[in-house]
Amino acid sequence: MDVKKQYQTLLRRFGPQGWWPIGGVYRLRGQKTDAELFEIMVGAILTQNTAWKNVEQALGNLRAARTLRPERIIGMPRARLERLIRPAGYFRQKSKKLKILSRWLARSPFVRLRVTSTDELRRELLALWGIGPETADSILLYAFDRPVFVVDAYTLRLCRGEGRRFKSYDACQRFFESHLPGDAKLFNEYHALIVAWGKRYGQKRRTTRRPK
DNA sequence: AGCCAGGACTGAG
DNA sequence: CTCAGTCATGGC
Repeated sequence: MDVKKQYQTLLRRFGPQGWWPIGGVYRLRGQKTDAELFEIMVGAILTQNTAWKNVEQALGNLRAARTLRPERIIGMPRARLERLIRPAGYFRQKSKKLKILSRWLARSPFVRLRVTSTDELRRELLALWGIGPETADSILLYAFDRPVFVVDAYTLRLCRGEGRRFKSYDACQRFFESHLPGDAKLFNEYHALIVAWGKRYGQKRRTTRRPK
């Protein structure tokens, strides 16, 4: 398939998707502040297998409590953190993940992360408990504006449709990255468009539902 | 009234 | 390495 043409087709069909909103507002260009970077990372974790609508509520709670900062997350009792992020589901796992992320950031200042190579940054993110390939790549792309193609279940489904050559995350990612210019803005919109497409037509789950 | 969402981890085969 | 089970709330 011609991924460039597919992108244009998706863009015509669904229009710009407006990922990733910061404070409820989509900000595509402009230098991101430390606070904005952190909000995107927190959102990336909270949205794991969770509708963005629910994540907005959790982020709103954290923001209202003025606790959307690594130091505050670290110093907060687990019960309180869990209560704030409850709308996003999986609150026990995610509270643990947020604390681990925050501790890592506390000893890795943003000024260092901004100039760390993409490969090294990806390794460090993946080393954290609770951050897998998709979350790591989402952070690299949507927070740090690195040209990394984010693969999700819908993307894998697209890849499998192509002669089942790309069954793994990495293979699927390499396919897209090798057929597109390394443009973070392009990857940003492309991934969001694939999700939009998947919601409409893609069965994410194989739903091997058998009639009883 | 069920499904399932902008996944990752664990344990078993 | 593949695969099922687990985690949890809220929208449609």
